[in-house]
Amino acid sequence: MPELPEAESIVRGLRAHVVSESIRRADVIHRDVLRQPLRAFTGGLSGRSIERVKRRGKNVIIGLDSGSVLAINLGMTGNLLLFGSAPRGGKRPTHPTVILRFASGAVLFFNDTRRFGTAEFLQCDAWQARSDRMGPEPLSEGYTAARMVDDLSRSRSPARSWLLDQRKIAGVGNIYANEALYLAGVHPARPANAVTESEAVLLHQGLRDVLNRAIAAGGTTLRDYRNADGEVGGYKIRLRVYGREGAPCLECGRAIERMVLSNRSAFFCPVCQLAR
DNA sequence: AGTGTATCCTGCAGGC
DNA sequence: TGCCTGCAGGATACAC
Repeated sequence: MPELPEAESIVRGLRAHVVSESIRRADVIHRDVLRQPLRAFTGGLSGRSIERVKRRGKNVIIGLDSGSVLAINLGMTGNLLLFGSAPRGGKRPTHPTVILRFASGAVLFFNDTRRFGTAEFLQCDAWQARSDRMGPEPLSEGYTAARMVDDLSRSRSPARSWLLDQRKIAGVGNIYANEALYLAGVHPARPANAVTESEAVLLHQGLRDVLNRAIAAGGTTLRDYRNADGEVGGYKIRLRVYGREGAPCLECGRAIERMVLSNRSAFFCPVCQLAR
């Protein structure tokens, strides 16, 4: 599933092509991705034109001329695929859930195999309220190491769980959470408030580095992520711990271990990442 | 406050 | 080849 870098790559690709497009109609293939009645969704979108495309955390936000937005959470397997005209045959996305048809003839597919993603038409204040409940953007200017130190000190959650909590920090998913903890030398189960200040500085830097590098390369494709043009992510750096259980740590050679925290895998080097 | 569990879905890899 | 199990980039509700 897409995390922040993948959502950012999608946003950049879309922005170049759909701003000022007018939505002729919205077709909903699978209603279970909606969080509101069908007509509130389709009625809100039809006839609107797109003024901007933004990202907030892992969400793609399509700003409309009415001041309202189409908010898309990509879930585990969601992506947005844009075509200049209706695709036929083998080019047609395999798991369309919502299809936006533009006045120009271009077509945008919200494709989502597992349908854990969501699509929502929201008035601007409703979206704002939602956004306000999310934590800071890790790549924003204002997100300093000092802010991260302070926020970490307020929680006893394991550091990996803390990083995944969108209310604490926005856009971090399981891949980059694990990678950043490795770079900081912090064990995933370490309580957030037991992360030292110097470690938090490394975590802040490591997180921003790994996110920036992934964005620069157009995202990471593990299984099914594609950008708006249907291309795989080019993030070629070897993941250092994620998915590497049993493989040697690139620093010390010890086998990478896997543990489960809050029902999700965490990967770490038992030597390089200190539990306390 | 924080955790484990279950749930929503489909697909794929690996073991037999 | 087929069947079965476990696992997957997310998020939420629940009981404890």
